[in-house]
Amino acid sequence: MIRTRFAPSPTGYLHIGGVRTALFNWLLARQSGGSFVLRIDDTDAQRNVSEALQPILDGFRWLGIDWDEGPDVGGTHAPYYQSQRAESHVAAAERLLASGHAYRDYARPEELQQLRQQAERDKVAFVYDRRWMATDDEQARRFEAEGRVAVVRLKMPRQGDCVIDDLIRGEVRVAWASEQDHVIRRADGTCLYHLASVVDDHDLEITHVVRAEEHLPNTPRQVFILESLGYQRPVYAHLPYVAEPGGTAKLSKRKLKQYLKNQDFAALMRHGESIAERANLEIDSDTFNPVIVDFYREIGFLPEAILNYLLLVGWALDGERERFTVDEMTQLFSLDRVTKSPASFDPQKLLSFQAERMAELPIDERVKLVLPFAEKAGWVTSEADRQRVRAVTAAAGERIRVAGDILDFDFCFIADDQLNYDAKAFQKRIVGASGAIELLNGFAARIDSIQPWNAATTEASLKQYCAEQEVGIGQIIHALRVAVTGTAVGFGMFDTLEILGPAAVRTRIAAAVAKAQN
RNA sequence: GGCCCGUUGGUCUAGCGGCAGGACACAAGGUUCUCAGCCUUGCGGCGCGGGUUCGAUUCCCGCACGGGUCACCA
Repeated sequence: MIRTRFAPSPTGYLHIGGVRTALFNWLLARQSGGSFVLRIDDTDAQRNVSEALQPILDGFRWLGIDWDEGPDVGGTHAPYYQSQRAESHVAAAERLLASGHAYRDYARPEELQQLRQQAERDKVAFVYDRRWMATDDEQARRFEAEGRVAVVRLKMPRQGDCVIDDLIRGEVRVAWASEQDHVIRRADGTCLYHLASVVDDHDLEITHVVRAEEHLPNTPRQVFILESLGYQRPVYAHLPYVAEPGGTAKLSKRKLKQYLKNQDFAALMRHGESIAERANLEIDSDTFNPVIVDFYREIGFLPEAILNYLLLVGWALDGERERFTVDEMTQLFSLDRVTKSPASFDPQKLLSFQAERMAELPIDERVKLVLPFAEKAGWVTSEADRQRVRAVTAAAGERIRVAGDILDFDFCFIADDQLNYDAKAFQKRIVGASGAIELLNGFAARIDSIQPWNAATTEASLKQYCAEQEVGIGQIIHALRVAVTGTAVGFGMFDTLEILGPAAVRTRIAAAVAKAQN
């Protein structure tokens, strides 16, 4: 029975790289009928754990990554907050002390600091000579009489190698001598991550530790702890990290500014900001960026698109197939096809997955996704408005890549006198196009005769008008588009006319003609 | 700096000793009332040096480069 876990610290946001790691863990559990556990690594005494945790849980829920055990859902191995398991950590530290795998160390921080600096000056690797190690109670009392307080340190081996069998990297061999006597328990009695992590993984019966490769250098000390405690080793798999756009360094939330120099990343960011602005979203400037999952939810991405994209960051089935539903990825994922090298985050490819998924959604689904954005923009106050949103969504088709893109079609919703004209297009298609104004007026004169008013009838009427005037349809259609939408680009002209209705079309043509003659 | 990991077009990747393939992006053409889309075509890659071999992107060694990590953080 496979049991995997994802163990976030409550930081207030869900990082895209973390999602990838969680996804792989989740897939592994789901495909084998095992369990996926969410454990909260909050040993670093945070103040608002629940507040900082909420965005993470919300993010996973939105993505559809559910957990069998963990916060909110509980489980047979509760509690799932590392801070609430402190007793177990302390007991483990005591056992390590008793078995001689750890020792009480009375060094003062500044003394250690000095030794480290000395080693650096001498250009030798720092190895603590354990000079403040208490070998017995009496010595401990002597140190304590000097006002010293003890931390608990691992008494690491200084001979031989630690061999880690990694499912992704193969055999990794590290000399024990290159390891430090890591502190596992602070002077205040609380325990540190490495101890806590190993003990919790054991207590939660985690079978597969699948995590980012930055943890690989931590593994020997964890192996030492768990073997000293007599635990069985989990299977290890260290994933390559998700790298920054166009680079090879680890993707980090802190380097947003730097990523904005990357064109594709900047384009995604602008895309998001423009949606947020037009939908009057209350965004948290701290988490509204493409490194954080919230960003995608806010602007209307589909969870499946994100999961599919992330699946392919560091994993490939055969190098050909790239599209997977969640069920398919659950069935087909395997750790032995995980890549060894870091993969850089590619905003364009993510968007292309998103666009594809969005395009194949039934219209009802798309309307459901798009509607909240139209509502936030203040466009929807009646059933007629809702129908119009639907009509625009259908007409826009694949132009709506993320749900928030509905906002591109504001010309269908705003009052006629609020229309903004693209100056360049207006100049080129109306002012500067000979005969454009006459043609617009001529078509406007026929509006009343078009009944019923829809895409087919407006098209027939306009074509007939063009034939009578002996002009190509292109002669009028560009001018008409600018006149009624304000821009030179958009979806089909006749869909546009149908949606706007005869009154708006007449008013807008008149306004454009007046403006052009001014 | 020590230790560890990695290196196939701009990006994600396939490749398990025999003509380096796919996807995104990019470019050109076609289609449409514009845009998007779609179709066709194109551009572009095995970090370097040795070795083994008839033959190396593939196996071995070295180097270079990139990255991760070295806390009383997680």
